[in-house]
Amino acid sequence: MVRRKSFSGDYCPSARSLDVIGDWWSLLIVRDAFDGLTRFGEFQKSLGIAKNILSQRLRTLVERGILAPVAPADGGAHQEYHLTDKGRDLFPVMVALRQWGERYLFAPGEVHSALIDRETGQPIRLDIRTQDGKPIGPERALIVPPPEAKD
Amino acid sequence: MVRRKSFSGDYCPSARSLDVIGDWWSLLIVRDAFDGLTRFGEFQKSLGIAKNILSQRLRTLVERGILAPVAPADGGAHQEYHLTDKGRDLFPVMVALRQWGERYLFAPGEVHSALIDRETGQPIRLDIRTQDGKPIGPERALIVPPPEAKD
DNA sequence: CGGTATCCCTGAAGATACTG
DNA sequence: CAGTATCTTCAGGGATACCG
Repeated sequence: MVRRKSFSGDYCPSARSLDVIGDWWSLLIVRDAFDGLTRFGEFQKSLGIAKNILSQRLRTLVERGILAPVAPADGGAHQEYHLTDKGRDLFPVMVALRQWGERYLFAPGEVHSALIDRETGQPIRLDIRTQDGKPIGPERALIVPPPEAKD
Repeated sequence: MVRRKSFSGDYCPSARSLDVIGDWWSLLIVRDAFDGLTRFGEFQKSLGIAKNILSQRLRTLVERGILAPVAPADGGAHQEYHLTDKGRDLFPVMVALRQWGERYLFAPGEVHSALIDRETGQPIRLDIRTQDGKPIGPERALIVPPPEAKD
């Protein structure tokens, strides 16, 4: 988990992302934030995480600009944690993980939570396309290294 | 990182996914597999991972049906590891991670590897839509718990 | 080259107690 | 309720040596 000095993935955006949000708890906290949770106690109750760990995770998520500490609207004393734009842009990651999990990690008929469009009630899906809108699969994808480095 | 007995995320597909592929090395191996790497030594060289760890990771990826061990086409003695359909379906996860990393984890002008359509050379993007094809943002998304459980 | 077998060590996570 | 401070434990991972 700890990033070593340097390796061939330094210029790979996926690797960097994993370095930043590639740990279990952080993504789960983000998931809960998408679900509308904002307070320390809410996260703790939802995740069953130790308080010191939660505290530390929240701090690094704030440091990394994924969550922002905000004062509650009702003027209360407690702290709230809201997703920033950067955090909200993790939405596709969450959807992709969810979609894969739904497909492969549940037995037929086994229940699971669902992600829907709150306006239409329809399930939310995601797909990959080229810029002109054509759907595309992994077989057509190619990772090209940057000019003066190898990926 | 280790999954505890039970918690509120049991019925959340995202949480299950993270439980299966939520560790740093596994996703990086999968990324390399998308990049066309198949052999033990290739992964090791690319990742700089210790051999015993790589061995163990490959084994669990095989156990989980993400990679499959196959004999090389040239009849050679070495083992190869290929993505299964299940593994290939992690493509959106990789693309989502990559896209987020490109956007937030690189300084302006800093080089990084790119993911392109090998047929057209165009960048590959991903987006989220409802089933009738309308693009949609996180603000419209809603996680609904399964009937008899809370997410 | 493609692993397996050991040993060791660090750091991430839990439990618990305490504070404002 | 929202944390901080300690202490301890334990498993993930590195290094190294060895094997077919």
